[in-house]
Amino acid sequence: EKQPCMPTHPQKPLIIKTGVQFTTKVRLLVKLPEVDYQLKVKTTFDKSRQFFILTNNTKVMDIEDYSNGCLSVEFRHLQLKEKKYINGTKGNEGLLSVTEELHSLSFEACFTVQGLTIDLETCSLPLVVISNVSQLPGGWASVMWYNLLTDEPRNLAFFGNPPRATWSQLSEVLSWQFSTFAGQGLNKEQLTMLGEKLLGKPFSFWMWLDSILELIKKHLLPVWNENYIMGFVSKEMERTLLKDREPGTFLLRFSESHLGGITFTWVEHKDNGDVKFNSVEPYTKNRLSALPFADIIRDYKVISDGVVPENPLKFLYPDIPKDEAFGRLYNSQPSKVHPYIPSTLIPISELRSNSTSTPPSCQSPEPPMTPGEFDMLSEHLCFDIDTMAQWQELLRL
Amino acid sequence: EKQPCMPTHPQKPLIIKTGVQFTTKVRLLVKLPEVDYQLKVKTTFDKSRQFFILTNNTKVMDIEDYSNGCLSVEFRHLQLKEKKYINGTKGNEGLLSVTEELHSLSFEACFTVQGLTIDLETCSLPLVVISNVSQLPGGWASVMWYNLLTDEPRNLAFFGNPPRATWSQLSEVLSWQFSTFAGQGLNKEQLTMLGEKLLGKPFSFWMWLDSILELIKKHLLPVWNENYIMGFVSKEMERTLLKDREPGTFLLRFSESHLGGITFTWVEHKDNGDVKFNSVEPYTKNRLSALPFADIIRDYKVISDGVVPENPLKFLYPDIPKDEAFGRLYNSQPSKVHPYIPSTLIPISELRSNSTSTPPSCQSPEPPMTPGEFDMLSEHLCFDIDTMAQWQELLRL
DNA sequence: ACAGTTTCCCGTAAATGC
DNA sequence: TGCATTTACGGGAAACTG
Repeated sequence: EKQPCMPTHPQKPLIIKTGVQFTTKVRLLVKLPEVDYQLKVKTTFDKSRQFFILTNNTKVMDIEDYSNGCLSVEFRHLQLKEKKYINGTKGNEGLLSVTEELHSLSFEACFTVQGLTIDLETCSLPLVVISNVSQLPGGWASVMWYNLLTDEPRNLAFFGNPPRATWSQLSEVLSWQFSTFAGQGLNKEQLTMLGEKLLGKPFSFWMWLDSILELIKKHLLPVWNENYIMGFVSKEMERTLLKDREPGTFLLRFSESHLGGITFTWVEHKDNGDVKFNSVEPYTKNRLSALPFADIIRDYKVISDGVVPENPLKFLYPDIPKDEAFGRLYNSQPSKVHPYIPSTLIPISELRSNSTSTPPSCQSPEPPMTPGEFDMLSEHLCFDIDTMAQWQELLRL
Repeated sequence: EKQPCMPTHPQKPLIIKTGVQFTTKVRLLVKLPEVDYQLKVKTTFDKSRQFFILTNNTKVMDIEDYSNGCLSVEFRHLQLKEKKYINGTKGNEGLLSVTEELHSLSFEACFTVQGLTIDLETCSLPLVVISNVSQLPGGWASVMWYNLLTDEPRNLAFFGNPPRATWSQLSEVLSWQFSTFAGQGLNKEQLTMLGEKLLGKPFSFWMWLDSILELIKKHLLPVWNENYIMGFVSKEMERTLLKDREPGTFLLRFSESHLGGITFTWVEHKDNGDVKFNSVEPYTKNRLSALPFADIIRDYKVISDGVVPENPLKFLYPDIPKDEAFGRLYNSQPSKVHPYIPSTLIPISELRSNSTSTPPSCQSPEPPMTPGEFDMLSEHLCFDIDTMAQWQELLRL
């Protein structure tokens, strides 16, 4: 009857941060007979725990300008605040973590027509309330999990006993996320690689994923959208792919052991015929904000024992000459601050041939995986018919 | 009778940012006869413009635990908010900029002793209210100017017609600021050099000064405190100092044309006997947070036409071997992320001998200077007796 | 002592007001 | 329209609280 939606954090709907403004909209889907009175709607937050709406929450419905004459009302500048209880009762819950506690907004209206009093009431999809952006990955994981696995409009107890997802369901959401955040989704190979990573477990899988999404959004967008970042290759796969390639062939992947890092691995042929693989220490947002990634690739140099430094990166896997791939993305940055000599940072690895710092052979850091409700899913199924379009619909982006 | 103080921003007292908590304390300096009633103090903000105290502002005085039994009370978590007038009247003022508008807190108490009713009232030193940290430099300049030039406890109209400062007064505050913020104040030469810069006028002198203080505090502390940063040399002075020195002698100074930048200038002897001076493009917080300044000095390289890169920095002026000066400050950072090859950013300047990018001879960017109430002071006087101690007292740090 | 959670607030970006 | 000022809020860190 009404259709609530819930943007707050751009691109991550259904998550509300306390103290930060959000917007919601209600539409009346039935067409009423001409009425000459005002239809007031009141928005309230669920009673389940300790939050309330700080700002004005009542508003009059209005005819939508742009569409079919439906009545609708948009609440802006709503803000959630935590109730402070004097005694220690913290509402209910407590068993689940904050990011798994589901809430909802309710909308009420009441009108009288032809002597008949009608109460209208509806509510939003389940929401997650957080107090700091650091909780966003967890919250977002919950929102996705819920909408992936149930069609119930309001099962706030969902995470009391969350169902399992199949790999095909999950992989779809994963790809959808990348395409939403960055434009370019995940291809079949990348999904498979990601799936294989889901089995390890240092930090939460979602945390790790989010750190990658953020890194892409802020520092790797063009490179990602050119599809140049393989991203989730395992060490073994990496070797398999690179070993028969031209020396200097490299590929790009995200760090498995560090949050929000990207590295490149290149292949090198030793004089004795051995093949050697090198991965550079991952670049994180800190360094990337001082030097764009494409420039890092252009300028990267290795110095061995004081010899003239050389850039070991020649071909992007499988065989695209580096400058052909990245040429357009370089920042031609000889900055013109006139009295000064232009200077730039360049990324360097210094190698001593006295072995010590050569990379070890195979001991790859373990891949990440989520704890909590996500320790399931190893069954690989084939493709469902759900499309990303459905997802977008569901979350009302 | 009472003694108010006013920290908010650490190290910058007497500046209050709206929406940010601050603390104030009132002490009763006269000793009362034993009383068995409570002495309530109320804090109010001046009526002059559009601010009020958001939080609870009444509190009971208490005997100070640590001292001579004085009554005192400390208000914590006070917060200022702007009044919103429905019509456009914005209080008074409007002629001065926000950072030159002076305000004050008042403290009132009332008690009865032996049938005699006594009203007590006092107020703080003039305060500046800002709404964003970007206004901090301006506000701080006002606070300093006021306390430097008047002893009046509460002349809120001070900036209606601000008096001029002598150079000796000003230079003292300048040095005091550096010592407060960074530990190491300014020596006579640095002060003289700073004074000479006061004559130009791109952006506000105080803005520029603040950007330098921040840079020091966040990225240059050890180097500054070793007294290795000359800081404020003019281009001419720089040449005079360096020209007879060993090739590779360098000095460190702040950028005059860019906010919050530091650069080094080194001297070079050409084959034909000419002396050449080079200044690197200034490093700002962005790059410094990716690479500490000492490491920049250690690793800086110049590549000329593809020749083996060389670090042109040999001696810190006058003649301290670079590693001797900076050795302790280097970050030995071969990070041990095991499967990876350690990598670092290194600062490089690339020179083509085809002239185009060689630094021009003498056209130095103009030095900064403050507009507004500070366009005065060219008279150089000799030293007053005011000490920094007095300053600290005055501003109650 | 500690982990999960919230609060605090700088600093950038955007919005607002004049 | 542009400048001065305020608001918004992400993000790192400190404070809180069972």
